[in-house]
Amino acid sequence: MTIVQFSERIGLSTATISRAFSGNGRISETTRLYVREQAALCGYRPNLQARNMVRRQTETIAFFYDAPEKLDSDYYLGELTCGIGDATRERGRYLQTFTVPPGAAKAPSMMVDLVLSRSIDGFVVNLRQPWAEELVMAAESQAMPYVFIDNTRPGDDVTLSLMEEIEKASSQAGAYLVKLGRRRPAMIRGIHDEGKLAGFRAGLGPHAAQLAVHPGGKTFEAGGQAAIDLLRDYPAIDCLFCANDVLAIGAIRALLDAGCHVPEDVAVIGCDDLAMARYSEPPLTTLNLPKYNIGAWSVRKLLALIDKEPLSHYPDLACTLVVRRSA
Amino acid sequence: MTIVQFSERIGLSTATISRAFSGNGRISETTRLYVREQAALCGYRPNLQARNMVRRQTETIAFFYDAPEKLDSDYYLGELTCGIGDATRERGRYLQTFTVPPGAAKAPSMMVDLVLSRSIDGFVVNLRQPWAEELVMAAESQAMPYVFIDNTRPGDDVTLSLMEEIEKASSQAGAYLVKLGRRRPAMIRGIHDEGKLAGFRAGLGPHAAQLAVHPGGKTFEAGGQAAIDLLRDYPAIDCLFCANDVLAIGAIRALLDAGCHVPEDVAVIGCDDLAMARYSEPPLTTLNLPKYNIGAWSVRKLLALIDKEPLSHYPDLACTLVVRRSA
DNA sequence: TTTAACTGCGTAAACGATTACGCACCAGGA
DNA sequence: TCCTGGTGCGTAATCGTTTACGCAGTTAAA
Repeated sequence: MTIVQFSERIGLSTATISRAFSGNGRISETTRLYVREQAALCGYRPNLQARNMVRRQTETIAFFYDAPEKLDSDYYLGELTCGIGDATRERGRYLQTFTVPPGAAKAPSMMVDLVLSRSIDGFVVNLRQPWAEELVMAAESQAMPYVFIDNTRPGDDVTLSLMEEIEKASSQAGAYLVKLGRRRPAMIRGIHDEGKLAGFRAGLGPHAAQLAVHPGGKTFEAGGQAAIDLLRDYPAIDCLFCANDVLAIGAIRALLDAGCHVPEDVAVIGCDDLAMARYSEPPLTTLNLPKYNIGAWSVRKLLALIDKEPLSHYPDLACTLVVRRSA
Repeated sequence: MTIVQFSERIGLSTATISRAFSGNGRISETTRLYVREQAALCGYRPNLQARNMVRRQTETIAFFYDAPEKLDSDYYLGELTCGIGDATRERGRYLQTFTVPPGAAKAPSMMVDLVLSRSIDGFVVNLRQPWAEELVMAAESQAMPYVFIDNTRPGDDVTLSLMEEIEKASSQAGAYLVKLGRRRPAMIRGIHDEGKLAGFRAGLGPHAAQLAVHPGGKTFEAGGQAAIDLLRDYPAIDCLFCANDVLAIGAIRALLDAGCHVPEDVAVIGCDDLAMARYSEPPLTTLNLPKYNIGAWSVRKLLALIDKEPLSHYPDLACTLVVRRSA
């Protein structure tokens, strides 16, 4: 049933019907109610495609992110996408999700088409990576808003950042380990984790000089391997800060297998506070990141840009150290 | 730049340009190449909205699922959505995702609008739940294809089912425990897990008579609570089959806390084979479910329906028992 | 040479909504 | 009575494509 058919059926013009649904233009309350009632009866609904086309907006936003390299390793994303999905739905928008294949240097052209043809009103990108620059150019050319979730640079108009928060929390982690009497610190880094490193160093204070840093990743295996390497190169380490929980749990396993007690011989602190952190053995002391809120606020920030309104509240993104048994 | 502007600029009709991009209609190879080259030069791209509107299709599919009740408990979904995202991208389609709030009885009206206004070409639903029936009706009214991922009913045109596979694997789990000499079996059920129960019973053979069944859910907490209840009501149990890994890991923790050794006192088998199953303590013996493939095949099945083509291969969805240390 | 079939392209009518503009009507003040 | 301003609604143009149809030109067979 199109608007023309429906208009003929109830004897009103298409303009009136359109007005009854869109809320724009002048229409009497009685007619509006009548139209909506009849529409419910006849089963008429405005076609979103047609509406989008003339309005030049789609009520749809997109979320772009790297597909996890190892299938089931990126638990972080689960909670993040929950926040994104909920916030989007709550505000009455639709959500497209699009992943770029692991290791891709350029954004898939479908992604670019999406913004170039204005099939979305804006987008959120998980980390500011090389492939995203192409999207930024496309977005600028269309005057399309976008926001990045990123922890390595300070927050601004287009980036929702936890840099400060993470740095602060990482510093707490360092200070906590020092307070515990640990003097030989090590760290397994992730990819975008300059802030964690800097904060951790700061928290360690003078003991930062002893810090052994090893590159990691996002998989249990990477964590395990890094722990083994560290143990070999720096046998004296007595505590370990990992850039994420998956890394930490992988490391703990490797440590235990190597006959190293956790936390007696080496205390381990993770970052993220995934649900499984409570159920690792020993339960993981870690930095709680507000993953759900990060997702939710990123879309709120985007929608504020789209609707040209200010953010109603300031994002609540505090990160805290939660102490369990691994440190 | 619209098709009209572009057509004037290069001195050809809009029809020709359209044909150069769509591949439909008669056009000489030379002109086609010329048009595309000029388009690249001028930066012209067909507007997807307008194209969708007249074509009555959107190259977009949707994935509908329950948002996890406890935020970070539903790890299963991560890998599933990876499979869905990859398969969608590989076939050149766009993906909308939409969650229904936990516990909702009816589908959000935005969801229904999406299918009623044909903003998508088809959709995949994660489990056949009450709220999905409304979508089915809407889809039927639009002759829109859809597929359910569901383990409780046999596979058919619209449902990708693991029922048989899961039943078989669950039966292996039962048989394996019996072979281990366990005689007092217990099970923590999930929500949609009739098949697991039936299969497990079958595998237990005569010992199924002793089976104690307790309802669970999808959270660590639910698993822990169920284990405590079981231990109280049936102190003699010596093995435990859990409907998913999260439940199992929660149960193991509770068992250990209650002074019960795993697997010596009670052997535990999970289901899903999440990455963390390898890193629980003890590492979890579990049923490996091809989560990624389930996702990928559900969209392949949907696209086959949309494109009215047969499935190229038969889905590979075998479930296997992977033995680690918890049983 | 005539005819038929085919090829390549253009004209114009869709697709299903929104909205600028204009018209008719009514109320209130001069 | 006339004018002004506001209200409610309809007409028709518009958004950016696709595609049915038609026309001119070419080729091949009769």
